[in-house]
Amino acid sequence: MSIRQLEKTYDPKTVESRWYRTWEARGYFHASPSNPGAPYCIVIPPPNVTGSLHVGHALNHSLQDILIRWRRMQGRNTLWLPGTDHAGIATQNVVEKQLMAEGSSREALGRERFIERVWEWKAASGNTIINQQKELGESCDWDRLRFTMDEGLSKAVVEVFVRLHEEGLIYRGERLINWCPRCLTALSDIEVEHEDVKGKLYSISYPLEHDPNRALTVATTRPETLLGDTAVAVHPEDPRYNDLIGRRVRLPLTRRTIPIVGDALLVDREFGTGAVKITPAHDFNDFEAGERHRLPRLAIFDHQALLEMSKLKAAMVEEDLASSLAGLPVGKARPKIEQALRDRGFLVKIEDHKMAIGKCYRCKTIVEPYLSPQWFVKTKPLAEPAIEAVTSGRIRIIPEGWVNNYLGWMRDIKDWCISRQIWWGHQIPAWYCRSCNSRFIHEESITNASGASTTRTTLLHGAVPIVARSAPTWCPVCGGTEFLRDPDVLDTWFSSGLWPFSTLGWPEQTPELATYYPTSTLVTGLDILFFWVARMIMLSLKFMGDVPFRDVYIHALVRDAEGQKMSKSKGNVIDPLHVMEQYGTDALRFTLASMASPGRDIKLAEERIEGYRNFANKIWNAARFSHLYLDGPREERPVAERSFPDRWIVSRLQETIQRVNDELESYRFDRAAGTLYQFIWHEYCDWYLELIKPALQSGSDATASATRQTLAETLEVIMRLLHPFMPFLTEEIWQTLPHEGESVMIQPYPAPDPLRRAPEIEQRFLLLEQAVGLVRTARVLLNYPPAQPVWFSVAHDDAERHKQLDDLRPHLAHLARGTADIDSSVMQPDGNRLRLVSEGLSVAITVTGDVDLQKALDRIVKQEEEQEKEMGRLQSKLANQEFTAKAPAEVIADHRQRLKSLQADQLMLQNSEGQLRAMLKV
RNA sequence: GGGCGGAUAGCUCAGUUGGAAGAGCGCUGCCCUUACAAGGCAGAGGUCACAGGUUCGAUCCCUGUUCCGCCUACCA
Repeated sequence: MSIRQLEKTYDPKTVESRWYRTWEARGYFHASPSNPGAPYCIVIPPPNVTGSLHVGHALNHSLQDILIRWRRMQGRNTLWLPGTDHAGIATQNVVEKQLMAEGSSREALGRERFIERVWEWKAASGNTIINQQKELGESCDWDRLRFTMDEGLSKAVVEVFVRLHEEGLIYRGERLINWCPRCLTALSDIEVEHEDVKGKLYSISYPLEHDPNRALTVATTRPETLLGDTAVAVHPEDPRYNDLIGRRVRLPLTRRTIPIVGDALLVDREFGTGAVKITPAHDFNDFEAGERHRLPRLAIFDHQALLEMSKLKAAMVEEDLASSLAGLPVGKARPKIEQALRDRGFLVKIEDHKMAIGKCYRCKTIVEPYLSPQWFVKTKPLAEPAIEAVTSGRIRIIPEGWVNNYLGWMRDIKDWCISRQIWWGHQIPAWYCRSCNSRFIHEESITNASGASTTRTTLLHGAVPIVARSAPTWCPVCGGTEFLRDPDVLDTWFSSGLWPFSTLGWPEQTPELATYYPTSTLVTGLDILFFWVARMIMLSLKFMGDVPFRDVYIHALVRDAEGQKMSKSKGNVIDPLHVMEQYGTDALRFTLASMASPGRDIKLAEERIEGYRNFANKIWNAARFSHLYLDGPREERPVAERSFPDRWIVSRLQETIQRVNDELESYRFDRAAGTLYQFIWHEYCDWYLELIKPALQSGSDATASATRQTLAETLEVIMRLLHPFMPFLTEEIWQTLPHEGESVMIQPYPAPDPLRRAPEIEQRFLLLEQAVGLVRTARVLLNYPPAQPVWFSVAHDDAERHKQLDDLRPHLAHLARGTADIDSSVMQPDGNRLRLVSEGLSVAITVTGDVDLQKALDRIVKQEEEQEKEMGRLQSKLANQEFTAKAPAEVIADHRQRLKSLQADQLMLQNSEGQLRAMLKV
């Protein structure tokens, strides 16, 4: 097929699916430990299995594919390992919503049936994102696709859990944890998003017991929790109150009295009144203070954040108040409490107060500190090696700016709550002997609205688990044979924390593990640095004894054109699939790569993508152009014997090869893409292809055949160089060019060859570019249409340059469209020629016909003014004695040279001005 | 509250040892010149946020201020 017959515009659609299928069918993506080359491995950050590709994935995956294709072409044994994450809460929420729409619920279905239902949903929708990844061109080894709940990965999860438990690094305990009252599960600290809100600060008076005339005033943002207060704290060294420590206050709205304790950690004497209420069951600080003073923990609301009658009774809340509060959600109870306090005269004042509230990162419901038994990972011992791995440089974080972020979090790490009270996920491998733990196992039958009844099992604090790789058959304590498995599942990030080694076969010692671990690079967004990256580092060091990856490249977040976070509710989401459909996949990939500057978020606007769509089209047409001439004979010559344009483009291509490789080496995708864009469009297309047209059109002489060879050769190299960024376009074009091998994606990546650089040729090109530019400017000044030939002469102050101009004359004439003389007489005044001068180079263009001389004059006068300003600046600088005394000699020389050149230009411009004025009078 | 990043052309952003301010898009003018009008050529447009300091010289280094953004946090 000849490209010549193809459309004038590049049509990505017909090209993309065809090549992807071919690559995949030929097994190019498949990696094997026995393949030659040094291993290069990336594990993909597993997207949610039921998700679909959003623009954040598109960025993340494009960058990885660029690295992978680049390294593969470099001859590395390259593995890009794909997979998906079961995404516990997120997926469960999706399926629950579906059930709700059907009028059902997970409780109605029961646990087993519900989990089956999620697997069905996974089977139905799990391939969506995989197929979308293929549309993006991702060269993953799909034979090694993993899922966090695969058999192998589940085995790894159990193994890690059991071993950590054996070492005492996993424990079960009753703690105050973050609880989502909608998802009905515990969350880890980092699963809580903080949001600043305008709240109120309530000052409430607590009267002293036996002393109605004195009272302690406490301040709180959550007056409803006062019902669960079990003490009031003051600073032990606060002279206002320390005599009261040990006495008691009456707790408003209840029939209880509570002690006054001294606590220097909890109380800031400067804040509020200096007295703090303590509610150990509903506040993290208070919980710890409660531990210090051995205070009882009185919860007043339940797992749905509803006030509960039995609890209110236990807290000895006034009966009538209790009955009006029971069943209310926390938010609704607050105004009632406020009113009750006001009625009884306890409310001192209410002030505005800005505060942060925590929300569930999955459903945005306000989370509550909630007291319950949970499983935790003791993280301090795991964090120490994880800190060392980064400070020692065994793991590089790029850009470096995030290192402190990472270290700060690691050094201040809290224990990790890993149990979740949901059903979808890895169920915790812990069992409870029913006879030993009968006191701690609560089972109640629940009949829901639809009449179905299920059993709700609650494991109370104090139950003793048996942690094992599989269900125990008898109890070592009492010999019992009936067990209850812990109903909780693990935090979804627990399994993804094992990703770099579990996907390679661990705990088996596989060849894959031996070859590809540690992996090479992790490409990820900042948003999961703590969720995922930190945990992988800790767990990998623990279980593999080595880092999980050498480099962590952290890229930016993609925002919309206004810099807003993209979200479905805002309606500002850019759908990558839509963009790919409209502009082509390569255009999207190239856009994302160009915008991936470190340390800055990406504001993605569609116009940018359109610009790179045009770039793809430009390349397409460069290829079409080449094919107009490639059929003729081609003659390979040593570079040194080729024509000036050929030697120039070969040299420029070398520089480009060098720079693209260097930039990729340092993860500067933006600069690598920019280099390619600049070279291909503005050097290869704008100059080289224009320069060689006369030679190509001259037919079949030796110069023409040599030029054809260079044309084919450079285009072929460019396709290889560009392939990681624009895989589809480059493959399509490469296949039409003279080449060896069956696909560009498995060809060697261009490597720099210093011998092909030609600095003196590049220098000469700059002279040509300058001369052509001057003629074109003059042409515009005189309003000559581009097609109209012009007569002009050029000269240079410098004898050597002047001689070079002579060699460049044919190119100059061609590019400037006209007849060129290289003529020193240009320096002399002449009645009908307009002279322009720039840095020693003079151009005189013959004025014929009707031209707007006034316009030309205006422009020249303006240019003169600008030059004058600059000369003034330079002169005063050089006159500055301190400058000339202290500045480096070469800087001074530079400035002198520049000034001299400007002065010469100025003279010539004045000359031109004079000529123009003279012509105008005629 | 603490930490980090940003502020450069109308817009989005480069600018890495301090020494003549750059790109893309947009805009203006002229061109359908047989690869490409999704194009070509030539242009306009900037006190490099503000105020100090170091220096012969600062977009770049230091200090402070203002405005954005992010991360983090138990100040009730």
